[in-house]
Amino acid sequence: MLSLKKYLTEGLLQFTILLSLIGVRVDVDTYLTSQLPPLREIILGPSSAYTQTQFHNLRNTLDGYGIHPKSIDLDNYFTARRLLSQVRALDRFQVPTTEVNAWLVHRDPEGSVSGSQPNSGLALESSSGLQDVTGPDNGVRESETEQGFGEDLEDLGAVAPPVSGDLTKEDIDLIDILWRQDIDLGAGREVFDYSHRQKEQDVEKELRDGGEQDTWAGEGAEALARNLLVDGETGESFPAQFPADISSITEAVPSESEPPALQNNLLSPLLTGTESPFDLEQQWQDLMSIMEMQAMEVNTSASEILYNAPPGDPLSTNYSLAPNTPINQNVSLHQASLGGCSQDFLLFSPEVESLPVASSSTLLPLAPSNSTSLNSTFGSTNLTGLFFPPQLNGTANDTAGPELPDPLGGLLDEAMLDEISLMDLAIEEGFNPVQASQLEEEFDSDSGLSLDSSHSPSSLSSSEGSSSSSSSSSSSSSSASSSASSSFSEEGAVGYSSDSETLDLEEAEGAVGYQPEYSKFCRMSYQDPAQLSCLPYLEHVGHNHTYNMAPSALDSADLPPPSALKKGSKEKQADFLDKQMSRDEHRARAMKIPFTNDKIINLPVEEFNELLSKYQLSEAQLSLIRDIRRRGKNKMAAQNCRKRKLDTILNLERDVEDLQRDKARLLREKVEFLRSLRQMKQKVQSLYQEVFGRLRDENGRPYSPSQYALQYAGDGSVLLIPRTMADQQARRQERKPKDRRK
DNA sequence: ATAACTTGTCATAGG
DNA sequence: TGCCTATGACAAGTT
Repeated sequence: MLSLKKYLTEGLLQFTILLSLIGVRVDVDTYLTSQLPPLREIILGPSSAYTQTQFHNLRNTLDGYGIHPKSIDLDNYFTARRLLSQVRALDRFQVPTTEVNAWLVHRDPEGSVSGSQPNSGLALESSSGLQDVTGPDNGVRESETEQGFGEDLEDLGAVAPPVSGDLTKEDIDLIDILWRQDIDLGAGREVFDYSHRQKEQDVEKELRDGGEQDTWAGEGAEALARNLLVDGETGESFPAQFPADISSITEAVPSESEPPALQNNLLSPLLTGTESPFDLEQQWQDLMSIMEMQAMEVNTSASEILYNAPPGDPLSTNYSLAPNTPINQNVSLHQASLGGCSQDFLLFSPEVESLPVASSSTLLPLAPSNSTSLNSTFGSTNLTGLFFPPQLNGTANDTAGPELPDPLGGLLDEAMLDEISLMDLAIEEGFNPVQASQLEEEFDSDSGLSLDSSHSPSSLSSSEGSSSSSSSSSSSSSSASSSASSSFSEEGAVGYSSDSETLDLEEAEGAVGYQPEYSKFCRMSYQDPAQLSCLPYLEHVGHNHTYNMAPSALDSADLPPPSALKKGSKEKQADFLDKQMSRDEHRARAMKIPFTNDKIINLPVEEFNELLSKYQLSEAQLSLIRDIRRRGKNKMAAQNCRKRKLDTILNLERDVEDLQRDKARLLREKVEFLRSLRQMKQKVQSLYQEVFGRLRDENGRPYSPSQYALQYAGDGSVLLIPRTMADQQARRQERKPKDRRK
């Protein structure tokens, strides 16, 4: 009894370890109290113990490379080591450690790894996986595995079945014993049932995949939302709230800009769109570029906060309070331009230094070295309007003073709003092609044929419908007829003797699917009567009048009796042909029409009439022949019509995909342009401030930004003019585009 | 049993 | 005018 107990205890320990390795959570606290911290870690550890990698770490440790300083209990250490060596010594119960690693390494979000992967092919991955995890970034790994705790558990469980398949009778008995002892293994008996587990596995994997994607989308959207809604000035987050002067915003940006409220809806497409696997990379790039832009804005906004911190810098504060800096994106944008000043200035400082600084006149002609480029870029514009000139000295009223419209700002505002709306589109269009491609795949896979040679996703040449259809017809006709003829020749050689061949032929026919004119060419060639001559079998059909019998008899000839199988191949062929014959062919045979339906249908009118004149045919026969011809032609016409329709749809689908690709590309380009435009604006602004700040009047005092402004002249020179003049000119320029619109 | 899909056929319009 | 083709609509068969 004692020995049995010892056996059971040790067996229990072994089995527990094994279960833990397999991935079954085992509650051994009651059995292993105060024992084996490492083992306990293996079994119950938060996460890492369930990864084979951690097991290797442990094993390495136990193998003498080092003992954890905290577990200096040698007794426990040797016990654990003994147990582990016992585990390793279990030949028939070899835990495929390589598999465990492979699961960890290959844990791809698609869940494409099946639970029944063979053991053999995974050795390489295992080593790499080990290196991976034993690398310096163990902490990250651990957190990863911690996240995927349950998944790993399940994955390990998925690996287990091959092991459990190797269970010997003793092992199974042990399992039964354990079960009878009502030991809480933390797992149902199903864990030993491979098929059951695999079913669970599949379901859970699907769930998990969906969940992971949702999580990702949620996090991404959350991050985006944070970026979007962080106030650049205060750092507050104010979801779905906008500056109070929102009406002025919409007035200031009336054209194609989206209403600010759209911002709320901005994120929803992200959530839905990312679920689709289509062109994930491209979509991801789009998303990343957009997120990158937003991150930039937030960063620059943050730097702007610092920049604005000194109260003696009314320049920027005034700037940030400009009334037509619309929604928060725009605020951050403007601020960002200020924040980047210092850096940009370094690039431009030589030029600024070289600027002649006049000091004695109110009208100061300046000739910056890059004035031409600036001029060409922005035209003859009022620089004051560009930058809402600062009101220096802190005496100026922040809100007082007429603010001039910001030509670049307007462009930028509009562009930024566009960009926001385009983000929507980018995500959205990342979704539609998914459906399209999925549809395409379905077409390809379900039909089991290459319906259209140009249909394959790889060949994107969107040829014209007619040409593509014709080319596809020719290509598929050749392939179909070749395969069919091969099967026929086979049949001729071996003889038609089994149902399997019938099935083969039917499958071949089904495989041609959308082009039955090819599959059933034995009854009717497709617009090419010459094909008939290539198929002696057809001639045989056409002229073998010994098969003429009543249609009812033909129809009733279903499965031949067993004795019939032993009859000659001719009769079997006849039966097969009867099944394959169309109604019109049956009718023709019944009416003893002396030529094939193919000839009736496909011969040109002249030859057809000639053919009719050769035979003495009754009125009924002639009528039937004309009907057959009409129906046959119409049948082909209908098939062509359907095929054409399908081609049209597919071509349209392809066109839509192409357009969506183009659209996404243009969107990316636009984002790039916006980015460079913003950088240019920053540089111009820094230049403006630098130049303006260096100007001195006749008394050597700086000019007040509230009273003076720099302005471009038409000839490329820059003038210092009183602000009132600048305002008037700005208003004039503001009216011009409105007049044009009228 | 039923829905969805395929295929053949008819009627009709237009070249 | 007759022939041919295209196509919508319908029905029967098939999946």
